[in-house]
Amino acid sequence: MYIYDSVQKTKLKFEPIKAGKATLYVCGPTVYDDAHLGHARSALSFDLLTRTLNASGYEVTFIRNVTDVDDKIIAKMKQTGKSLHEITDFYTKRYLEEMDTLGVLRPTISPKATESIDAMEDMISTLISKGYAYQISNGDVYFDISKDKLYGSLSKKVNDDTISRIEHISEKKNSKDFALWKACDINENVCFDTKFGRGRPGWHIECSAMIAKHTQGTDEYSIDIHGGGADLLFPHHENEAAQSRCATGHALAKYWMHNGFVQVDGEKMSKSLGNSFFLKDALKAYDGEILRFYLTSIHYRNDFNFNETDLLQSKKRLDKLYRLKKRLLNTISSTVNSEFKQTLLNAMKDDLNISVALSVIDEMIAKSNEALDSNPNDKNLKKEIAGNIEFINMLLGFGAKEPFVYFQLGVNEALITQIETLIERRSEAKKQKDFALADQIRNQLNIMDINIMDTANGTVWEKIS
RNA sequence: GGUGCCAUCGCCAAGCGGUAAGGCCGCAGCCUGCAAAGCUGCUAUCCCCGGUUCAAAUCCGGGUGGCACCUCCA
Repeated sequence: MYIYDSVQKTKLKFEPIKAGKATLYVCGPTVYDDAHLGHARSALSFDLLTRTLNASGYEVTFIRNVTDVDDKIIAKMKQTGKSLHEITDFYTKRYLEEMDTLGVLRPTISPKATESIDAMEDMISTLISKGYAYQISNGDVYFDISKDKLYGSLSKKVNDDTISRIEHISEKKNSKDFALWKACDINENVCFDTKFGRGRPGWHIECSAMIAKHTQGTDEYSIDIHGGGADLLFPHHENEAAQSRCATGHALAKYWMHNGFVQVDGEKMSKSLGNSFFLKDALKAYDGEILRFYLTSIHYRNDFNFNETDLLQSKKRLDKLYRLKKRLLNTISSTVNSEFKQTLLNAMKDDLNISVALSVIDEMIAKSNEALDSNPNDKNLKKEIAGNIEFINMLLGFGAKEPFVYFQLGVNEALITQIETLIERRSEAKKQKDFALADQIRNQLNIMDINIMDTANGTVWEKIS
């Protein structure tokens, strides 16, 4: 397994800190609003990583946190009059359901910030006692970046204070010092009691604390891989790394991975621009598997330009897999072809090279179709192809549906009856050699976005696009 | 102002110093009553200019054009 490390900026051989095991921590959502396409892409990127590590024989521990206490949630409370848990429970549930729809495997552990206060308290206390953190007069606790010689080693953003837009608080020792703990304001009821006062966590501390709480680690590293969106490298991951390093005396993660951004129709999607594309809206328009296929079809580190044209183009590629599967009806799968399995897995083991992986699949599809053309009744052949498709599903998370279900997505019962009636009438016409009528009916179906194909087993149909 | 990333066929997209994968679209053929689907074949020298090398899309330098981070963000 090779992984591109976004700190060293090079591809590295993955050598786990503990033989045979892989521990992965990914920054999860702050649950104050619906998930957008960027959340989906991040989750999908690391889903592919988890599946690839699993298929490569590693025992994977995958941790993804839920940030359920935060300024944005507090803002939402004020705005809606709802309680913290009403908001966070609602969006957490929704997030998980949407990720399920995309075929994202659930994490091994998904800790919540509000349930990890004890671990944060421990870590902050340690940082204070070791002299890495200090408390100011209003009760806030800050991390002192000048005490950490390695601060900036992740993002290489140390000496730049020319246009620092970080809020300036006069009592902070350095402008880049960041809040570990925010003292309770009078009006806020989202506070927790700790040794250093009543308050709530700063943004970065939860990840470090959760990792400390849920993982064993070694003398050198806490976990193998830490992942998240490209925007998190600075300041979030830089700060996490600093806290953990100073509190534990060793590095937080051996490898850092960051997925690229999603743009919509060529424009940056962001909270401030107000053009976020919510996953729930995308899922209304497109099936979860089709979205998954599209969003994973481009390498995770590249920027992704989401648009409908490309989505429909990518769907055609998935169609081919299902057309092959359609030829295997009632076939019980046997084992995957070992050469195919190795080639496909090797592509993914090369820093998740999905493009090569998809080309391996395309080649398998073409060869299988060719073989089936000459030996349509070869049971063993069919079993092996079915096994191949099953392996694809396990590794990449698509191809699990029944092909007839897949090709009839978005067609209701009434329409199905209508389509089948038309196809019957056309078959009659064909029997009578009334090709003019048969072609007319086919045209009618085409206008309804229905494609038909005459096969040895009768006429079958597909919904187009 | 600082720090990075990217630029490959009409479109999407691999490539990681050894002579351009794959998909979509298009064209031709096989198959078909005709189609559709499937199969076969065809279609690029890699933004520009220098340099290193026996050899560069791949490395270095300089341009040009996109984008991101430095502020909540995946």
